[in-house]
Amino acid sequence: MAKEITSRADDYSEWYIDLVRKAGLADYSAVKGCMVIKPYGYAIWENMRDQLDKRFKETGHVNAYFPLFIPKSLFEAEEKNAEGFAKECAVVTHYRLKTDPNNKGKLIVDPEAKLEEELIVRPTSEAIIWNTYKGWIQSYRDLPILINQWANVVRWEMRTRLFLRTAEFLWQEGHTAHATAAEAVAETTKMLDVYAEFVEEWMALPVVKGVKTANERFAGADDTYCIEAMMQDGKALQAGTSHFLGQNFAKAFDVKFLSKNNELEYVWATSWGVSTRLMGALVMAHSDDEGLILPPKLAPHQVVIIPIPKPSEELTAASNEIASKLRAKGIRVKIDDNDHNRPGFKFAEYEKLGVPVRLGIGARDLANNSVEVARRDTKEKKNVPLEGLDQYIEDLLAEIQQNIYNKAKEYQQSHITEVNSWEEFIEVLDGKGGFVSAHWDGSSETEDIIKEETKATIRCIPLNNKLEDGKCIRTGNPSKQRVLFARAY
RNA sequence: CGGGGCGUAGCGCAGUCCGGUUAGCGUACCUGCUUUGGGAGCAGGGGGUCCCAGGUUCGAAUCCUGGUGCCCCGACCA
Repeated sequence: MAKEITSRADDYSEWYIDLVRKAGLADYSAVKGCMVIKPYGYAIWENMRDQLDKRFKETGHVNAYFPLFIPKSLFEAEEKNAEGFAKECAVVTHYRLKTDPNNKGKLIVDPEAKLEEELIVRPTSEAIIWNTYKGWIQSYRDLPILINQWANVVRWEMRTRLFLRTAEFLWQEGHTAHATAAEAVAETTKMLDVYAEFVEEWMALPVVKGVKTANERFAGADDTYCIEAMMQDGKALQAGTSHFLGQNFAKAFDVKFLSKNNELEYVWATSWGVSTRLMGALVMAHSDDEGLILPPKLAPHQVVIIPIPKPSEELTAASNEIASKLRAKGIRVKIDDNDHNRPGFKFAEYEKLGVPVRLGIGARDLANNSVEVARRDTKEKKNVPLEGLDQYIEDLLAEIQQNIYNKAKEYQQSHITEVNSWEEFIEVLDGKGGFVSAHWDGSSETEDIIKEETKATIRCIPLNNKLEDGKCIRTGNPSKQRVLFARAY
């Protein structure tokens, strides 16, 4: 049978698209730039969402929901934010259609149903939320406000890629209000840590925590913190951001509170978000030419049981027994008792879907009181006794999770390269790729030049970066520390 | 917004240059038989507004004109 997935070596970009589509994660839709997230992909997203949501609740946040539409006058209130997003906003101008009098059966926009004020489809919700917070905050006793919302947003991108950049995407956005700058900054970094922990522990994806330069900062933020991940092709992917918004939105929306000292002060703000883009990161970080490799913690099915050569009463009974023992340990198990496809087909199929562990059970195994255990990450197969199988699988899942992480970590570590000359800089960027750690003189102009010449951007200034005198890689001007450059998604 | 590609069965495609039986192939699907520890084989079968509109012609998937949709690359961008 013809190979259905393009290999990474042949075309990394095609490989990614093939995986997303053929593993049933998502598909193109009739709407340009928008995708359909299919059940299998959505199941993974739900696992991410549930875990993140749990962590948000544990850190004192509550969920709420704000409108999809933002009146233009509100949207433009925070100037920098508005400017930053202006070029990619979908705008609602009318509220009614009518039958085309010249073409029965077709609809046209009713010119008489023009809105007094246009509505912006949210590209992010700071505006509508801070307009709302204004009414909720009078005194320091009303603070902090720690709210998150799960929502869709729209950014009219010129060029889109499944999960990585789509016109509409799902995300969560936390929006918090605080009495002091210090408290807001603490919130910003706390949530960055929540993201980093989640991505590392659940997605098995190592990240670098850092701060964005002025060029890469969120429009309307004083500081943008981020976690940067590295994909298998050596390109960087921003996996999450957490913004210290200062008093910018409080000032724009006139949100003040009366402090303990009976003084009127502007509120301090943060916002933070991760999106379905994480799905793209998950795929690109771990998978291979045979299909997805999912970390067990996020896999919709952690174990699949396949009767060999085909389902029978006896094999189904044995499978059910194994499954119930595994389920008792909280393991997500699927029994594939479809009697149409043969085992070989199923093996390939579940490898494509990235199911971490496959159990093959046939007459031979029953006779030996064992099963064949195959792990997706290493393709290793071995026979394991039924006795104690549940514990074995539980341990194996943990081991796989760790192994996937280790592999990604090793790749990341070996692809952070310190360079000290412009020639080296170019050589590493064009050669092995990954993060290039280099001195930079701190100016936006230099950053722009480097981007122009190499397409590499400063991904971040790592947190707790060690200070070290040096010379800017491009200009030779003095520099106090190295920053991480990379070509990015 | 520039450059390119594609639109023909559920999916993937050939056929289009050079108009002509009943539009074809792979796969998937249905039926039967055989098979069954890594993507089964054989036989039979069902499935099509050939993206849309108009034009040329005895005759259009194919030629002409206009439209439209999606994808890829680039610019742009969390």
